[in-house]
Amino acid sequence: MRGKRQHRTEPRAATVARRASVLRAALDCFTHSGIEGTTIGDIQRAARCSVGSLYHHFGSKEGIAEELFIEGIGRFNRGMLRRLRRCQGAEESVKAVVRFYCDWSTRNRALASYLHSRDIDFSESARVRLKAVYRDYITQVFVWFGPFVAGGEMRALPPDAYVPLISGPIQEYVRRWLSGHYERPPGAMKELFADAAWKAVRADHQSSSKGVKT
Amino acid sequence: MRGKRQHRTEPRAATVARRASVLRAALDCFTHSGIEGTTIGDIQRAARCSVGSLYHHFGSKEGIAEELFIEGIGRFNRGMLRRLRRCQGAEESVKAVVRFYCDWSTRNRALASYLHSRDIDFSESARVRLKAVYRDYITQVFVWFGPFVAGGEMRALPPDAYVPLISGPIQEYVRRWLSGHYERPPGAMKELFADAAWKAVRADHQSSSKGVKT
DNA sequence: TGTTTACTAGAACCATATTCTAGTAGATTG
DNA sequence: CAATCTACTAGAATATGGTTCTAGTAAACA
Repeated sequence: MRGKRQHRTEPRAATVARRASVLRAALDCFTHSGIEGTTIGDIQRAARCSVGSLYHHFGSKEGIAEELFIEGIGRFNRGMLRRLRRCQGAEESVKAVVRFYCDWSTRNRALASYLHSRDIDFSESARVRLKAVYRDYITQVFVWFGPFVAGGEMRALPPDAYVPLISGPIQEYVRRWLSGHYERPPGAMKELFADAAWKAVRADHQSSSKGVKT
Repeated sequence: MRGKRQHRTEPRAATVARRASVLRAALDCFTHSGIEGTTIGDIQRAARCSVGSLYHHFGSKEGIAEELFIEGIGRFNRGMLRRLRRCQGAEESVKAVVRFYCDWSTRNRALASYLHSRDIDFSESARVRLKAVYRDYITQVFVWFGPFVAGGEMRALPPDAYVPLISGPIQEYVRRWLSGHYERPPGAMKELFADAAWKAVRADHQSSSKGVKT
């Protein structure tokens, strides 16, 4: 009775559950043995489903990996935007980006690690989807930050410079922490990187105009 | 009966040539079709050698990937240290790190792309080797920068903070450029990121020492 | 009720990573 | 020099595991 529109029909409850359970299982396996290291059989066993089911839903092993990746990015992006929209001024917003990155990666360690592990090596179609997801996200982010730049609170820079300047350092720290090079959890460095981020993009007017915030 | 040096013998010229040609071929293939996408046959054909030869030298496909990765990192590290040692003061050194990262990645685009693509997903032994390589490198780097911190030209920070602060942004920019998200080649942003890096780690000797804000 | 279709199952299939056996050629030794 | 040793090469044989195929089941719908 719901959308009887042409082919467009809601997926069954069982379907979304199965897809989710496969992705969960896949993440476990990938985390444990890497993508190449896990076999379809491993995922099958962990998700308690058949080969046919896997291929029906995802088409291939790479399809599973891509879906997991894209969905993970989506989750991260939505969380970031939610957090951002609760912020007040430019400084708070910039610092929130760093803090959220840090918190999210710590809370979703396995997924964060997976998202860091690759970016390349996907099919063309996945590449395209990913790019679209990123473009949507970055557009929203720029809508949020635009006024701060226009209002002179933040430096005016080439658009592509902001993300690297603000989240480059925390991202690099988290990456190294996740792959075991650094001991200290990123939470310990959060404020340091948040301050650095703000320092990198704030407009510096030598004639100090206080810096009052609400 | 024993050789002059037990097992330690110089590899033949033909051997090093063969290894090099395999790695070159593998990089081509990986760049073109990704690691999973290239078969042993592809590499074999590109390097004009037999399966046996491949397995004799590298043990497995993953062995080839690891070797390429580790050797690539080594090349980068040696280049960076060479560049660093031609610098004079703290500011020049910090900026040189950013500039070298940018230049090297642009000059060795395929290899840089490969080095960005993964870090995880290797065998335990490769992980260990990689860590050792990194530790040696970072030790040298700290030997170089130590005096600048001691001399008060650079901020004193937790050791693990320097790399992310200095090279995080350029690295992130290059990564996105390599995977096609950004159009402008990193050279265009080099000085911007170099300045930012210096701003992030220089000791600020102004009156900002009295907490300006909350 | 019957029909349709989203989904599941697992055996069969096949591409390909890896192993195995049999070498060759350049160095080393007597 | 001959004998031998060892690093290296070759390609057929094997094993693993990703993918396809056929035959279903059960929920939605008429």
